[in-house]
Amino acid sequence: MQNRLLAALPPADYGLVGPYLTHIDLERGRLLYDPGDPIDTVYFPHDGVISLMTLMANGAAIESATIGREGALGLMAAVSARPSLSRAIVQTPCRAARISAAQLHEAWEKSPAIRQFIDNHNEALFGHAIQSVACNALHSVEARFCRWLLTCHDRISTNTVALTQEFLADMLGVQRTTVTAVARTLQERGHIRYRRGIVDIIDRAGLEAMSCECYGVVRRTYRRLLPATDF
Amino acid sequence: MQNRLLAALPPADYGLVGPYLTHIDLERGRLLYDPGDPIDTVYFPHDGVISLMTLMANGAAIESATIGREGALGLMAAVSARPSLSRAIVQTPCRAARISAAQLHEAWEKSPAIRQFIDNHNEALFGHAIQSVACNALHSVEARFCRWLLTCHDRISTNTVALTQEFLADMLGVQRTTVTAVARTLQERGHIRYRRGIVDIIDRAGLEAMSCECYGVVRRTYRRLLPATDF
DNA sequence: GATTTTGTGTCGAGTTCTCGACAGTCCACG
DNA sequence: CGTGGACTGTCGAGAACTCGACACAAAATC
Repeated sequence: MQNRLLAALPPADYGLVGPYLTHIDLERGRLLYDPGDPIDTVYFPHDGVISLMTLMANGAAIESATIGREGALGLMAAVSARPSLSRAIVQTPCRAARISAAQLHEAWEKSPAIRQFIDNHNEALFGHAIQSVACNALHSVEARFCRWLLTCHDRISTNTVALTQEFLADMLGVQRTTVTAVARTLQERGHIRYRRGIVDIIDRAGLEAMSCECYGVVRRTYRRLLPATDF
Repeated sequence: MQNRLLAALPPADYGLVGPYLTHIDLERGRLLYDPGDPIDTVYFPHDGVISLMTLMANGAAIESATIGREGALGLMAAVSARPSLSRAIVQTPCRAARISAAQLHEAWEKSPAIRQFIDNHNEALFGHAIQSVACNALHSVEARFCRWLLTCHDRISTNTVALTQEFLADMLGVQRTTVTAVARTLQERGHIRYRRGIVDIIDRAGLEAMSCECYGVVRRTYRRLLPATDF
């Protein structure tokens, strides 16, 4: 069990959800939710990254939060049924456990420990979002690019991220040409290496130095609220 | 009782909180919470606007969500005690009801209706935040300025907002000179009139036309999740 | 192996916003 | 009533990013 939320559950509480969990492999690009879709399934990633994206009328979709093994997708629906507010899309291939929202809701009713971690997770996700509000208003594309890479790197087990610049441009809400320019300077400085659809993270410390404070702020929020977080 | 959340409570549920509510007048600029402060009091505004602001290390503080009579400040703390993630500051003079977080937590334990509206409110606030993430990344200062005025106007009873351009520049995370330029074009077009520390809203429809879709998206989210919302 | 599709490199004009500076103006307070 | 402090107007250089265009290269498909 690598999902940190599930791993941290006391055995008695885990017993309320464990029997209903099924495992699934999620391929890159898979669409899990769109705005308005009923949240009927909750996903607990073991590795990999799922992105929450806010959709605009013109089709632009930009990332508002990130979910990995420290959390889960759709947890709000464990409290009460509701439609999704955002698009959820698989960023890097994911192994995950899933459970129906209805089943998880039953466990939520029975277990204070489960209520507690769901509440804490929602708070952490909110913290992530409000930090991104400020970040997008104040910080350069370069700093946000670095922040994004680090956030992703924390949640995967390799130093290689498979994504195109075009896709990353969408996530950050900027032009593709801007991403190309930033990627090149990062490569020239030896922090990353990239080729068609692949980014290798070479120098994490370098990226941290160039990223904005938001990376650290969000990480500390997760650590405080979800102590099992292992990054 | 003008706060929409409180007004919509069935009498039996209101009975759990009503006796513990005290009324307070909040003056403009009053600081209610800073990041890390324990949330010991929950505020239910009857009118006026309270802003949630994300603080950065360099002192910049930019708005991540807005609270008025449709909602409440500190509601997350009714579920379980926690520190504030953001700064909460009184934007326009407010009359409000307040209750201790501990007392509200007791009502939360007893009343499903209260749990429900708190949950819905937290979801709406999250929706507000993720929309702002996208808005700050994608939309012009002009559109965000209009969105901000409309959001504020919904929550006050007059057409006059007391705020300086300097302050608004902080809220939007831009330079004061940029705000001055935008304010002037809006005034030239006859949508607002302003003078030292005062903005009069003259033509709401004009502002709506110049604002981004985010205004409407957030408003619809509130209406859907908190049916008593009256704007 | 040839062809199509998809991703990247680059260029340049144009816009938006920053950042610092300074002058002018209103208001509160002594 | 006068002064100091806070708010607004304006300017200009420069940085960051947009937007469209096109050439090239790698991968996928046939």
